[in-house]
Parts: sequence; C-alpha cells; structure tokens
Amino acid sequence: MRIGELAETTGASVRSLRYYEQQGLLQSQRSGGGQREYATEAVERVQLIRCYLRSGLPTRVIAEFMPCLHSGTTTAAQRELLTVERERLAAQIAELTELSERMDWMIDQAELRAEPARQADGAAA
Amino acid sequence: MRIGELAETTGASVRSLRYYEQQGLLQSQRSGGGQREYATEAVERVQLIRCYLRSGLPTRVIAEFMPCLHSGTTTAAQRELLTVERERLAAQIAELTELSERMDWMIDQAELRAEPARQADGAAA
DNA sequence: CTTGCAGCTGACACTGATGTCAGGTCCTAC
DNA sequence: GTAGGACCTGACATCAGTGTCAGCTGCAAG
Repeated sequence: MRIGELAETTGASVRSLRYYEQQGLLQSQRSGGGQREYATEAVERVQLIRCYLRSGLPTRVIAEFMPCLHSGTTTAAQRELLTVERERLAAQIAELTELSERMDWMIDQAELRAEPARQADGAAA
Repeated sequence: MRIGELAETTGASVRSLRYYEQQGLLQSQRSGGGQREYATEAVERVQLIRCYLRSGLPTRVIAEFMPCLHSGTTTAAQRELLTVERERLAAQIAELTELSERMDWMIDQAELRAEPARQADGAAA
C-alpha cells in the first residue's frame, strides 16, 4: 500500500506519516523510484502511534519502545520506560476520571441554573 | 495573595498565571500600582484550569465554560459545550484505558522476552 | 510520448502553552 | 530615601505535531 492509501485508511495526513517515519515510529519499504510501500500491518501501527500521541506521549518516547513490537527482545531500559509510561497513563486516567466527574457535577449545576423558574416545577425537567 | 504566592501554591509558573488571565481563564483585582491580587479561591481555580489543560482542552474552550463557575446562570451554548466536552473526555478515558491495557500486555511480553532462557525455568520469574 | 496525479524532499509557517529576557515600576525593609 | 526583590508589559524563543508550498520525480492511462 502506498502512502496516500495508508493516510486515508488511518486518518493520518500524508505529512504526518512521513513525520512518523522520520521520527523512527514507522518503517516502509522503498519501491523502485523511492516511493514508500507499506505492509498492511502499518495500518494498525499507525493507529497505535496516534493513540499514543493523543495520550500525550512525544514521538521520541514512542520511538523508544516501538522496537518491542517487532524485535524479539527488549532491553532493561525499554521495560523500565514501558513501566514508567504505564504509571503515567494510569495517573492520567485517574485524573481524567475525576475531571469527568467534576464535569458531571458542573452539568447538573448548569442545568439547574438554566431556567431558575423550573426548579419550583419539580424534578421532571 | 499576589502572583508569586499563587504560583508557588499551585505549581503553575508566574508566566502561566498571567497567560491564563490573558486568555480569560482567571481574574484578578489590581491593587494600586497595577499588581495582581488574587482571592484564595484562585488556588482551586488554577488547579482546575491545569487539570483541564492536562486533559487536552485548549484555553479557548475552558474559557467558555469557566463563567459557569461563578456566574449564577448558564447559557444553552455553555451547557451544550459542557456536554460535548464531557463526551470527549469519556471517549478519551476509554481510549487511554484501552491503551493502558495494551501497555500491560506489552510489558508482559517485554518481560517474557527479556531473558528467553528463563522461560524454560517456569513461571516464577 | 505526453499528461496528470501521486509521491518525494526540504523549507518555512502555525498553534498553544510555556520559558526567558529586557526595561521599567511597585513595595517593603532599612 | 534608597536598595532589592517582586511585579509589570512586551517581545522573542522553544517544542511538537502538522499544514503548506515549491520544485522535482515516479508511474499509469491514453
């Protein structure tokens, strides 16, 4: 598959795909005149990359443990990094969960404050 | 409280606090010669702002529903925004949770691959 | 062979939150 | 009143990911 198709199926821009490769997150074969050729696994790989990016990991860090996915061995440093990032992720999830609850509360409040007259009507808003 | 103290208690930099104000996230009284004066509630406010920022909300969006917190009323647009962002947050939490699980798996794999010889020893690694 | 779309590289721009510096002002302690 | 630290504004820098443009090349269809 060429870069345009990969971009379309993953939702990443062509620009981003080249950037991921430049940062060592993604590999490609070059076919003949230098055009990138991707295996079908690349789709999943790109989705994973974007997931990590959305989670706040910089490409530099992602690049460090990406090798785990295809090489058979891992170094102590990689395992350490994975563990640290997993912790970070857990903390982030906890924080977002708390924030989500706070937003629920804010939404409740907001609805109460929407039409003050309704409060006397009853709870059937 | 002045800006230095607020910065110290919240962990935000003085620079960031001024930026939050500039973006409409934070208010301050100006005392005499133009120095910012914060009420004690500002501490909580700043923590909330930073929490939202960490969750990926841009200041522009935060600024839109910040008024809910102190004005007594909310507009339909604000409630809509809150709901949309809560959804976004929920989706983000789900995604991070999945990613976290995937990392757990990666860590397991990584440990297995660490010293291949150990695999024959048994599960007590 | 030509046409034209897709791809290539390289460079510059942008956004958003923050750092940092310069030059000036406030305010507290002496 | 003066020294010095905290604060002010404004500007420029940084980082990461991405957009975008220019100029060139690959490749498939006619």
